[in-house]
Amino acid sequence: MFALVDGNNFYVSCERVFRPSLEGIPVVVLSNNDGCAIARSNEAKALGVKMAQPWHEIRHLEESDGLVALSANFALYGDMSDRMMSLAAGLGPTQEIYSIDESFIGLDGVRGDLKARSMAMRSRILSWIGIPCCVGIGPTKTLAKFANNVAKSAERKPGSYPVEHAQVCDLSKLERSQVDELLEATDVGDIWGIGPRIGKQLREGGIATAAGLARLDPATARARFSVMVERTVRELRGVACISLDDPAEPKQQIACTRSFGRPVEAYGPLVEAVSEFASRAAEKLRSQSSHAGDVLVFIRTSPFRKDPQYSRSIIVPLRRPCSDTSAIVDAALLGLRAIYQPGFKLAKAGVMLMELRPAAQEQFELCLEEPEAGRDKARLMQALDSVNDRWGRGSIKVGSAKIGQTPRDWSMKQQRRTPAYTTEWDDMPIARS
DNA sequence: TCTGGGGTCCTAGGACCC
DNA sequence: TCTGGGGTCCTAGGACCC
Repeated sequence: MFALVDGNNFYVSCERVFRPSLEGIPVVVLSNNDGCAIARSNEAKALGVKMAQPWHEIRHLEESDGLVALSANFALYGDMSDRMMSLAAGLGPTQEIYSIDESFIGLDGVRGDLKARSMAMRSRILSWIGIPCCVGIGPTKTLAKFANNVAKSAERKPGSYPVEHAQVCDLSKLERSQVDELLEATDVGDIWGIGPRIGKQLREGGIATAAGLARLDPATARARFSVMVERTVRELRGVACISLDDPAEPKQQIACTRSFGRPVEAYGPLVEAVSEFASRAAEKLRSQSSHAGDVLVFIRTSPFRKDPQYSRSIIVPLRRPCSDTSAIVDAALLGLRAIYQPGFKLAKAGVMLMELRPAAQEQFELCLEEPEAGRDKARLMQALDSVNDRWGRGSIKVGSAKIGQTPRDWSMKQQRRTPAYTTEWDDMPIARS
């Protein structure tokens, strides 16, 4: 049996803890550069604000309906999340933190009334931390997600589901026919794993509800869609196919990407941005004690504009897998140099680290080969991280001579460059568009 | 004018092997 | 005219999640 604990309108709820005056009024939290709404209070949802809706499309609600928009404060949300997760963990023996506001709890071996226990945990999170949350309980992760959706809807939209499921919905207590009724009342697209594409295809095929999906023959689901959909069908029928993830599992990719506040054309600001992204990514890499093998850099124009479009990415292999900021920044800038073309209004750039592996292996090899260099690098990076941890992100950065150069220098270099420039380095990056 | 920032997994098809 | 039948690995792209 699984429980899914999910903070309601999480970012908005975090803000309300520190600004209780926001209670009861429509609030949205905006993404980076205040681009679009990434969290909405119930009142904002009632106004019709959609997830990830651009701010310029909804800003008129500020005047007409008193909508309040806040810039995101991710450091705060991360901290609130940690506290919420540690309380949620008390519900059962195992926990998988699934996102900043959700965790699955394994309930195997938990005795007593699951619903009462969940209610108690819920009110503890509310009174100790100030975050309202909902709990769904079911025999599979997909059904626990579904139950959580029922719990939230029953509370927020009276009439959508029986009111006794509000806040905590425990499917383990229900007859199969009662579960079927709930599934019947649920759009197929609200099921975990069914996105817009497959949802549309299912509806075209006459399957509009979650109950319809549960009735689909698993073999047909696999043949017509994929093993993912087949797995979802089985999970809806109560057969657990997805287990709780090991919490210690390190990430397989680490990304740092941003949209720019305004279009960027010149090379200089790009160098600064990409250096920053690469440094941040390297920090994240070290925090999970991994090394990266490849660095991917991309730049692109805005697909929403009519301007000439440009989108390129490149993978630069590191000579030796590492987590060293200067090596990763250098690789990222090398890649940027290869894909940059003047004359485009770039809207976004990013750095991704790939081919991640545990750090221990390479460190050992490096220490054998170059004991001094290996130790010095590791110490330098440790110092960097601890200073930034204490004094705030970006307090110390790794310098790069290239950052100091003016855009003019760079445009001259661009002009001088011949098509054969890619042969300048031995680790030739692999380009793709 | 203004459109997020992360992640995961699966699949089809090509290259290559014997 | 007729042109094998497997297998593996890699990559790009698609679909999904919050």
